[in-house]
Amino acid sequence: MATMHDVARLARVSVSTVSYVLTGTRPISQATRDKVLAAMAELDYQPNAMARGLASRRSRIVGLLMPMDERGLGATETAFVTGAAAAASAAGYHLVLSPVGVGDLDDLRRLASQRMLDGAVLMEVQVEDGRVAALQEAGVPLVLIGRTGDTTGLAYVDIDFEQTVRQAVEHLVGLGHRRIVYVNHSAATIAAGYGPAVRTRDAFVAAMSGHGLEPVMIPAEDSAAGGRAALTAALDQAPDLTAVLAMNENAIFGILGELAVRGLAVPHDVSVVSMVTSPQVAELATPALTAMTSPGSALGRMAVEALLRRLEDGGDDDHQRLLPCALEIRGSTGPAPRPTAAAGGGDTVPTRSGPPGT
Amino acid sequence: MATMHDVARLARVSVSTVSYVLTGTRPISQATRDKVLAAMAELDYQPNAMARGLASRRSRIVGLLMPMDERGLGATETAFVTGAAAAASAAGYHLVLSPVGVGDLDDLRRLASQRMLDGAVLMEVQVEDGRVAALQEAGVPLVLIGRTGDTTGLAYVDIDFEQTVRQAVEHLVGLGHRRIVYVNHSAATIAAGYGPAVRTRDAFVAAMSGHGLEPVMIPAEDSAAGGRAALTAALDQAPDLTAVLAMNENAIFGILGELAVRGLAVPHDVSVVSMVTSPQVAELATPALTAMTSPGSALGRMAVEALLRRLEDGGDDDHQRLLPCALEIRGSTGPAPRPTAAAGGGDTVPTRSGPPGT
DNA sequence: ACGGTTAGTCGAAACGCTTCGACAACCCCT
DNA sequence: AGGGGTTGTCGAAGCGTTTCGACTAACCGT
Repeated sequence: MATMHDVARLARVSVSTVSYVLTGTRPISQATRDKVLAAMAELDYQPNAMARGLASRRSRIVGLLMPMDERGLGATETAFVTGAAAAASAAGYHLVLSPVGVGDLDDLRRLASQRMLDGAVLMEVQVEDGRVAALQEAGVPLVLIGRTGDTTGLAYVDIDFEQTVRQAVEHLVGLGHRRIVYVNHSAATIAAGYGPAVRTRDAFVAAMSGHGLEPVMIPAEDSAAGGRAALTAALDQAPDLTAVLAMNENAIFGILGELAVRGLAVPHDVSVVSMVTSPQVAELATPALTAMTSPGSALGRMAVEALLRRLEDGGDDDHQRLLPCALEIRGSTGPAPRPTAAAGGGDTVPTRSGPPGT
Repeated sequence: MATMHDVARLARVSVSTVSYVLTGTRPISQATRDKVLAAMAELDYQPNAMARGLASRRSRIVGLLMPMDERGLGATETAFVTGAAAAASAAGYHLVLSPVGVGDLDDLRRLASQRMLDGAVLMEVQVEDGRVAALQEAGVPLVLIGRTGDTTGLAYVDIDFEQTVRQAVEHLVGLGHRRIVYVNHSAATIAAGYGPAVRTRDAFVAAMSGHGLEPVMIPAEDSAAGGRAALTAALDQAPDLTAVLAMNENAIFGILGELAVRGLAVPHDVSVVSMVTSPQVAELATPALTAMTSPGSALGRMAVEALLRRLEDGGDDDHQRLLPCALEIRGSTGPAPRPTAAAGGGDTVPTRSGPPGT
């Protein structure tokens, strides 16, 4: 493994000159630069990351901290990662993904104090997230994907849930739906203050009220069974529902299954919109789901770019940016089954059309 | 940020003594050790990772290299990651996930030559995988999850596809199924030599032949549409099929959708087994899928443990280990619809029972 | 013709740790 | 009593960079 000394010797210059060629911190004549670059090429020189990090006190590593639960990473999260990795790599940084859960704060603290990370991007931020404080105490610059409750002085990028929900509701209302049920994450998740769950809830209430409609909301466990239960509850509470808006990517398959069991055809009897869903998942269903596609890769890129800007400029540029999901219409939404004669809502299950199936 | 010097001064010992307390490379008296530990606690000392890495020429970082395509990480891959991370963390190593695709070999080479990784675990190994050579040239010890074509001198852990397929086939045959179709990954993937696709194909042929049955195999694109097309092709080729064995986690939802469209009930008319599938995904379907659950977290743990053993002992312990998937019976398999009167296979579509729907 | 910049280069001192050689002190055999 | 091990500690020499201060030479305006 060639070192800088070897390069310097071969190029007949001093070590510091080689360093200046590499870092560009001081002017170097073209002739010298060429000699040095030639020597580096000949020796297949690669700077030693540890030595560089020690001397410069900057590792050129940024961490992407994502809690990994057993559910796995959806395509949405993966898009974050690839977007972030691309941005980091383009800037000459390494992006390391660290599966630190919200639980192992000590692990995180250790990681941070070891000066191995120049900065960090946090995924899956909770409204009360100990990781934020831990990193701030350790002096690690950070950018969130998502938001904590109090965002003052914090840099973040997040999905614009408000606009996303509004757009989804408008799509359904535009198709004539008046009785729309929102299937959120579980009650526990909402109570825990999980940002997307809380914010979409509020946004749904606002959007429905804006249309003069009553917001019906049902929580659901993150599973197919949870989805089935939620749909049952939804039909209890609003037997005349014609559309379901679901935040819960796991529950949605249960919802679809239960609809099929009850002989309700999608989208003929009930329209379904899936929120913050990747095209890949949307296509798994039959018919493919109309969904609000999350701007995953853009979010990842923006987060890393904001972080690097703050690292290089040292500026406390409080970057706060929201991106809405894009409405992608597929086969699961259609016109409301019948003109909403009485918006008050009937108390009997209306006659449904057609045979079961799909 | 306290350094070792500070600790040494406070404890009234030399710097090297502090180091020995930390690394245990030389005996230290209990009294001294206590003094040093007390000083470390008081100063909230954390060793500087860069300095340690530079001096010891070992970063205590192992990389988990996983190509991240847009499909995202399934629960199976996520289990690899969590298993690996847990094992690394238990041994005092950091696991960094690097989303290096098979494409950016130069990126990988750079990463490797920068001496930032003590070793690497490769996921999603191709039969011809340039990353293996790149890492070997850079002198980075590695362990594969999956296998290349030629595994001599390579350490790996992998799924025992042979046994997994055999067990799945036995389950179906035990239920009376004789006409079983295997839906593999796409033809292109198989042609590219993707290990799981190739190995399951061979294993399926062997298992079916072992039972005196004809192996019918259909490739499918990794999407719901691919699954639908595959089922259509399967019914063309084997109209009397009573069971589908699917390797393709994405296609399986298309298969189920198409079965429903055709009015074939699962498991009444057709049994479905999903291979190398996580419980989470299996539960998404209605009915939940009987599946061969991959030993993801165990594989990840074993891979890291093998890697660390090789790092610490320096031993060229050619760790090669296979783990089968576990059969988990859920609702998608049942007895074959009718006794296989003539195993030769009919040439007309037999009458199917019952109404459509789940 | 002369001080004042600026461009280009060098040597040496960090950076915070590990590790090697040395050495004192002690213990155990014979 | 003297040699051979251990045990426990220290000082110093790296590890491969970056970065600071210093120096030379060329160039500027006056």
